[in-house]
Parts: sequence; structure tokens; C-alpha cells
Amino acid sequence: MKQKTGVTIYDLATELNVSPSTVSRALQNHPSIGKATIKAVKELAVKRGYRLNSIAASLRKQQTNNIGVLVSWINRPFISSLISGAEEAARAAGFNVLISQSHDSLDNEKDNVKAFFESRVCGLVVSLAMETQDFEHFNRFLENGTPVVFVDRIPDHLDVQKVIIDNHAAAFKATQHLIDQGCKRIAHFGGALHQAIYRERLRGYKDALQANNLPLDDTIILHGDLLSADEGQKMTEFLLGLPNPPDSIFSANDTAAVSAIQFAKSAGVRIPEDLAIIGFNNDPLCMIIDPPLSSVGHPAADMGRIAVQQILQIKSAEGKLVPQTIMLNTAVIARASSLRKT
Amino acid sequence: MKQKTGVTIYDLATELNVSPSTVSRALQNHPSIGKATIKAVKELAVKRGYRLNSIAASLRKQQTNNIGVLVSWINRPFISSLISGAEEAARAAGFNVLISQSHDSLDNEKDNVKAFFESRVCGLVVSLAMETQDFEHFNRFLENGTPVVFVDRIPDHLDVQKVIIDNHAAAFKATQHLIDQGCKRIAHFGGALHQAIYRERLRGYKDALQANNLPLDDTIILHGDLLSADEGQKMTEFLLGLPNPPDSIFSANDTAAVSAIQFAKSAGVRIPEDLAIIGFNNDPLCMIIDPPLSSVGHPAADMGRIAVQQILQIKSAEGKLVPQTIMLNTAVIARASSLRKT
DNA sequence: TTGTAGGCGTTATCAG
DNA sequence: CTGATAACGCCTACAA
Repeated sequence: MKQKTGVTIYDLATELNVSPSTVSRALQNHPSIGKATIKAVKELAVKRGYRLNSIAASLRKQQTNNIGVLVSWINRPFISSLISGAEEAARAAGFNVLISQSHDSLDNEKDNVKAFFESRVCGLVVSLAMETQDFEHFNRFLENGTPVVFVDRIPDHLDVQKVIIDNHAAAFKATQHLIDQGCKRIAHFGGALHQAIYRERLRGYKDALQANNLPLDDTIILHGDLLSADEGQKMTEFLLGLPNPPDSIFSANDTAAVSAIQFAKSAGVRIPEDLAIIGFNNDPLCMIIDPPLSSVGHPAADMGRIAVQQILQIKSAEGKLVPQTIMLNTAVIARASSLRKT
Repeated sequence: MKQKTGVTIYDLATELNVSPSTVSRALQNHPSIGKATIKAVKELAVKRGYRLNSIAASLRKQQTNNIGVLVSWINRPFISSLISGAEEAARAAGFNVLISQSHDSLDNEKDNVKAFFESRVCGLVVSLAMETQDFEHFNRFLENGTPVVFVDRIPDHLDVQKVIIDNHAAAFKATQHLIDQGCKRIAHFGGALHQAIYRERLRGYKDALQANNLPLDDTIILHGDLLSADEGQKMTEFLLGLPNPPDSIFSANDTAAVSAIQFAKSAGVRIPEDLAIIGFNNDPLCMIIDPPLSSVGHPAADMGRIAVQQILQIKSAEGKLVPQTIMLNTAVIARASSLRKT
């Protein structure tokens, strides 16, 4: 169980009759080292199987090469794609990705932030837990200058680096799509309103109705805590039981929308004729459910990739960059669940 | 961008008029330190906001607190659940999880193993890339005593630590289930046969046929490279075009099975009456497709959890443990896609 | 262009 | 039970 230490820069230095610092510098292409020396050092390094001890380097620099990624649940299509993108970008730049999940609990989130802090990650990508409404626990990072990039579920009133989609525009487009299909009474499944993403989606929905001179009816605007399948079913049941049920639903996620389709079908409601439905996220489920679910597609992997790139950029631009918000585009993906016209 | 170093054990030592070693030991509950001292040290540590510099500790010990997890694709239900379990177990024990994905390419796998090696992970959990048939790239870990645990897609001829499901039994049960439903001519969608999991599933399938005195017909045993939706469709198309098509399919994954349902339905084939289908993995898709897909369920998150626990155990049992194989149980989850009888 | 020396914060060894 | 001391391997002023 003893780990052989391996070749160090001292070994190389001794063998080449130069000093360790020269070796160190040569290995990093330091400009003030002679071409010949660099070449010699590198060749010997390869020959002797030298590998950088990144722990020692980290200690010296008080910084690891690890980027922390903190999400709610890894095993969700949107999140795992996001992580996938982040991992690719990090690895391409020679960084590792550390992950942890909050399970949508604020307490877990705090613990994990702390753990990342203690393990000295050199940057942090965060998508907030559903519960999270205060953000003090990120302060220690912000204070000590470690880059933090928020993704998707962000603290909207804080002046921090963000990578998001245009939720308002996306919701507007989705709602408009239903309207274009002839829907007049559109229900909405929303999420917890302290989360900006759901607030924005609600706003986009309302604005679209208004832009089309459609009335707003609060009785068909429903909110789930987690927008789970279970909640989706209950909300659908409620809607279908109304004296004046809606002719369509814009759901803020696909899980609830799929659930709506399943329940509606079981109740003998035809989709999309009696009830048109569009979801959000374009999860793989959309193409499996019958009829296929229309949805709003957004570039999950790109969000992860860009978040990591932001971190690297902030690090390299040592002087402060002003925190900026990067907003990515979305697209309505129309499928049979909402297509009434051809 | 300068990271304030923060409180060290020296600061605590000075303030308490003890030596740094005493502080270090107290913080770790070293048995030979007085109760009173321990208490005093810990209180002051909290008061001063001391946090362990794990980088320094790592340097000293030549070991990080990071466990590498190497998988094919993060964004697949089975894998992301596995990672989720691994992350939970690791975090509970105070370890971090580093992830990387091979995208099912051997070259990537090699690169990532190397990166993990260089970053000095203290253990490695691996599910092999589809391509992988040789395993030299893991030798450096095995040689230097870093625990490596293989999960699910394992190198079956190597004497290493493994966490797997009983693929043979699972396939036998799935096939038997179809037989119990009255199926007589059962096709099989298999994966690359150099992977033990697919070889075992094929074997279980064959053994079940034999145990029931059903003939074996190689023309309805098909193999996909990745068992993608696309391959599933092509294989189904092929089967349905046979002069003597099968009355059922046992697919080695759900993706291909779902695809089979979709294609069969579009071709006017009734499920399960004309064609009964069972998949493997019990992905979320199973409950979305219509009819719901029967499948073989296995504890993905547990596999991740157990793999991490194995690593920790191997580390603590410094003297060698003999590599063992942990085999987890599976269950046939019968749904409408295969239920012909009630 | 290269070398010297000190320190990053901890832990292990050895001595009291 | 506690202390002194020496690494762990690298980086970076500062000096030459």
C-alpha cells in the first residue's frame, strides 16, 4: 500500500547537472531558459517517466486543479448532460471535475460548498437547490477570489457570474406556439416562484397571453414544489375536473407534462385535439411518450461547457472581470402533443 | 486573486502554548493526547475558524482524498444513478468524487486513467468503455497499490475487485418470464460479445431456452455495437421481415427494446399479443413507453455505493485483501409489454 | 540564463 | 502524554 514516490525534479536536476529550479522552469517553458536546456530536460523527463506531483504544486500555489460542480441531482437528463459538458471542457483544459449533489436540500448544499472549500477547488459551478433562497454560504468563495459560476438555477438578485437560458423568451415562444395551434385557454404548470427560472417562465407565459389578447386566469396557473410526475398527475386531474377546463398546458418541465399526457389519456381526453401540451427541457422522454411531447430545447451540455470556460477565463484574467450573465438561446420543438394543424 | 492562507495548526499551537504536533494529533483524536488538550485544541480551532489544509496533508501522505470515477457516458440513466450512489458514499466518508467519461472510446479511457493517476486519486471506480479489451492502462494503479474497483462492465479474466450483477441469472429470469407468458420463439438483442455482461446475458438466455426445451435459432440472435435506438429499430425490422418471425424479444438494454416497441407498433404489430418484449436496466423510459416495457431492474446506485465502500475498505485493510467479486441481485419487473396472461 | 534558499501546512519519527 | 525535527515536491523571489 506504499506509494512509490517516483521521479522528482531533483532526480532530473542531479542527472543533468543543473539545479532543480532550472528543471522546474524548463518543464513550464519559462521564457528565460535556454532552448537547449528545455529540450534536454523534457527529454530526460520522458525517459525517466517523470510526472508532475500536482499535490506539491497545489500546496505551493494554494490552489488545486479541480473544479467543483454542485448540482441538485446527477441522475436527471438535464443535469447529467450539463455535467457531461463541464467534464469535457475541464478535461480539455487539464482540469478535473469534482461533483456533488444537494438533492435539492439547502443543508446539503451548504455542506457541499463547505467540503469544496476545504478541498480547495479552484473554481465552482453551481446550479442551486430548489430550496435555496439565501446565498451566504457562497461568500467565502467570492471573498477569497475563487471564481463561482452559477448555471440555470441562479441567485437572480446577486451580481455574480451566470450562465442561463432566456427563460422568459422560451416560455413566451412555447405559449405562442400553443396559441398558434389555436389554443385559447392555456394552463401553466410552474415551479417554486422563489427560483428565477420559474418566475421567468411564468412571466413569459403571461406576456404571451397578453400579447395575444387572451385572458389570464389564475385558477389554471398551478405550481408544484418539484414538478414531479406525481404533482403533474394531480394538477392535471384538477384541471380536467374544472367546469371550464383548459384546452392546453404549458408545463415548466417535461416530467409533469408527460404525467399530464398519461393521466389525460387514461381519462379519455384526446391529445392534442382536446388538450395540447408542451413541456420544457426536451428530455429523452419526449420522444418516447405517445404522442411525442413538444418541448423547449436548450443546450444543457453547452451550459456546462461554457460555465467551465468562464471559470478558466476569470482565473486567467487575474484582474477582476465584471460579473456577466451569459444567456443562451432555446428552441420550441414541436411534436404531436401540440400539433393541431399541419 | 490572492488566497488568504488562513489559520494553521501553528497559529493554534502558539496560542495554546503547545507544539504543532500536539495540535495535529489532537485534531485527529490521537489516542495518546489528553482529553483536556484535545478539547482545548478543538475549541480554539472552531473559534479561530481553522480548516485543515488537505493539500498539505495530501502532500505529506502522498494521497489525496479524491476517488476517481471513470464511466462511458455520464448522461445515461444507469450511469448517472451509479455515480449518484458513488458520490453519496464518498461524501459520507469525507471523500470527493472526480469524474470522467470515456465516451466508450479506449483512447479516452487511457487518457483519463492517466489523468487520474497524475492527479493522485486515492482510488478508482471504473466501468469500461465498450471498446476496451485490454487493460494494461490500469496496471500503474494496481502496481502502486491504489485500489481499483471495476463495476458492471468489467475485465472478466482479470483477478481484480469487481462489483457486478448476476447477468446470467438476470437473463435467465427474463427469458423464463417470456416463456412463462407462453412465448416459444424468443429473439435476443445482445451487445458486443467481448464484454462479459453481454456474453453472460446471452448465456443466460440460451440456458433458459435449453432448460425449457426450446430450440435455439441463431438467426434471431442479433448483436448491436452499442444497442442504440437506431440499432434497435434495424434489428426489429429485420426480425419482423423474417418468414418465421419471433413471438418475443429479450433485449440486453432498454433503449433497443423501446425502439423495438416503437417500430413494431408502427408496423401494426400488437404488443404483447404478437410480440412480447422485455428489456434490461429498468430505465425511466420503461414507464413512459406505451405499453410500458418490462425490464430487469438492478440497483445502479447501490453498485456505485458499494464500489466506493470497497475502495475505502481496501484502503483501510492495508494488508492485501484478495480481490473479490461482489454480485448483486436483479429482479424481473413485469409490465404490459410482456404480460399476456393475467 | 541559471542557481540558492526558503517556505507552502501537515504528519511521522524519534526522543523525552 | 508531548515536543522537536525532518521531510513531502514544487515554485519563486532574489542573487549571481
